[in-house]
Amino acid sequence: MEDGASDWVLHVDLDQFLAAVEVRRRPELAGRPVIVGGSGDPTKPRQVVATASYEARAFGVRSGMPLRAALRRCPDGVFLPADNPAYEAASTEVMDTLRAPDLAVEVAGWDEAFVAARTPDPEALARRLQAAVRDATGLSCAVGIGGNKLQAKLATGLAKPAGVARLTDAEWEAVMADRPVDALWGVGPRITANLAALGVHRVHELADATPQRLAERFHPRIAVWLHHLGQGRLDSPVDPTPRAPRGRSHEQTFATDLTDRAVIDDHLGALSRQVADHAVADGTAVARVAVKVRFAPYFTKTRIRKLPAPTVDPQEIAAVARALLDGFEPLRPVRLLGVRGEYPPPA
DNA sequence: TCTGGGGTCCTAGGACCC
DNA sequence: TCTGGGGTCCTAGGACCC
Repeated sequence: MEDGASDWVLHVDLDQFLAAVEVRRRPELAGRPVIVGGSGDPTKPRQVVATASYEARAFGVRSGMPLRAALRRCPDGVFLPADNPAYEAASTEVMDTLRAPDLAVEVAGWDEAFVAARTPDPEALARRLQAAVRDATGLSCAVGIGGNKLQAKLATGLAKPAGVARLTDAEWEAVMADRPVDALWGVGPRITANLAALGVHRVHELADATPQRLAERFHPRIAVWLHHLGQGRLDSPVDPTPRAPRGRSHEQTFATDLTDRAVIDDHLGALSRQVADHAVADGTAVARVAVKVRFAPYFTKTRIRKLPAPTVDPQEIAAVARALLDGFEPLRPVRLLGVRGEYPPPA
């Protein structure tokens, strides 16, 4: 380009988002270890940490940790229940702030977004976005800069908290080569285990593995994707198209397992009502109903059924949910129940 | 440390029709 | 006639992410 501008992807990631929203509305919590998750009562079992503030992380509290473990590590922590509507509203504030005529913004979750931009100085743009978010919402974020979404996303990890970092083809090898493969976005425990079986543990080993070799353990398409991932390549473009939800689910883990079918049916009724309400709020209807059951000790099954016609009637959704549950007879003790409503595919 | 809740996307296999 | 091939719909579940 004559003007020296190039195409960049920026990844904006809000710092300790849930905890930050809680501190914003209760400033007296600033500087204290704040732990968000579950009902907010850390003495109850079967609940985990959703987000911990940096002060709480200093005590070893991590996302996904049981609340009881967090309480042991951080007895003076402030434990708060998750307030999803508040986080959703705060997220909308942030995303609206990021959107500008010359930027394509893809919302990637409550607390993160990808931004595509053509600019000669992506660091300056990153600082500008950070300032805009801070001025408009009081929240701080880290920004990663890359040549694609993968690079930008991983750069954010280097930028936290509140910083800016760049990871492009030029830096990829120096930064990523020796890191374990699960540092890559999209590589979880199963893929890591399958790669280990091929003797591939580090990113540079993945980059050097041919798709043919990877196809010994993976679907050919996955093999190609992994091969590219190791080299820092990802084709997926930033897509600013607003995404309509595919469905809504509600689930609940019980402090003690349920065995009484009548009690189970009551819970399915309540979950079905929430799903129906959500469909109405989304301006659509439920076309398929899924039931998720986690049996004791920890074994999960899902069943789904298409309805004769889409509905928002909670009774009808509940009736199908109960019928689906019948398919699991004889019923073992139930640890979790979930109901999901899937919306009709876009026309 | 006994393991939440809410999502997305993808694949495989059976049923069914021509 | 016991056997084929293609296409589509539907369900189960894998895998990952925040």
